Amino acid sequence: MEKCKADNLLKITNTVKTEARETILHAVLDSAKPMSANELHLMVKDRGIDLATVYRAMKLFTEKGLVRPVHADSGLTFYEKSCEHNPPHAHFICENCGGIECLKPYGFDESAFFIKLGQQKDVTSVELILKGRCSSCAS
Amino acid sequence: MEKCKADNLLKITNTVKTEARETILHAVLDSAKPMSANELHLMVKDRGIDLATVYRAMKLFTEKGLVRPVHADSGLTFYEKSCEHNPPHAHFICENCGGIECLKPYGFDESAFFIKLGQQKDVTSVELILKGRCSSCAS
DNA sequence: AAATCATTTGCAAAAATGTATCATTAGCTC
DNA sequence: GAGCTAATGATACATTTTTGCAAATGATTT
Repeated sequence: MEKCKADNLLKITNTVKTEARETILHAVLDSAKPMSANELHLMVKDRGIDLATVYRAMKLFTEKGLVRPVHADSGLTFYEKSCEHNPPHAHFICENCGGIECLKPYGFDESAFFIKLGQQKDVTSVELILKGRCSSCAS
Repeated sequence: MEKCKADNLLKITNTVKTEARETILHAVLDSAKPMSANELHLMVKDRGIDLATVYRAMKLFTEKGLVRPVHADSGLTFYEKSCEHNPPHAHFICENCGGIECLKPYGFDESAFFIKLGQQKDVTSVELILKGRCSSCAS
């Protein structure tokens, strides 16, 4: 648990620690659902952090394996924490409001499925996205 | 087979038939791999068809179920024909060149998998995208 | 066929998202 | 703390997609 603190993650991934990166990573770690660059920016701009810095941090964190990008239909990219407590999984994106949710395994062994696909030669990542209408928009 | 002609598809989906739509749909049907709006435009612009019209056609055809959009990391959207001869399947996108390939089933029953996911309540479509390095870029 | 009327199209401008540039600042090493 | 490298904010830019609008097209009625 302690290992998943922003401070520590930057250290163990050999990433130069700056105030902006620590703040941004903290925002990602705290969020229960994937966040867009814009949403993250809203959470940190009161500390003088620019949107460009958020994008740069997402790019860096993705390379370091600290976050995973999730690409929505809309062209928007969401980012979620990537760690032992948050392994790859499917996502649900609402066609109506654009909202994103993480899906829990359902029926079959999803985790094994992701691992199996990922083990194919030349495959570096797998994205499984379901679309439809979220519970809020359905009513 | 005859049923998959552009002319017929527009008729059976109750879509107003225009020269532009017929030309664009033809281009999609003829292509073996998913095409971007830009790629499609390159194929039809010598007939005076605008890029905006390609986008409008893709939106319409998607609603009518004639094409399926595939969303790449890059933010680019590709479109492929959607019919009985081309059911949902996984895609591979090269991180290096951005090229896209359709994947054939491998090992497990992919088709059943897509159907199962799609049958969940409120799910209208499923996208499975694998990323890595294509054979051309690997060498 | 000609007239009518909604739909579609081309064109151009604008959104939306993400990237590059560059002067300035912050973080690290000595 | 001086000095160097890397990161940041601000801005401009690039790319993909959408929108507004006048003109053209397609369907329908006469």
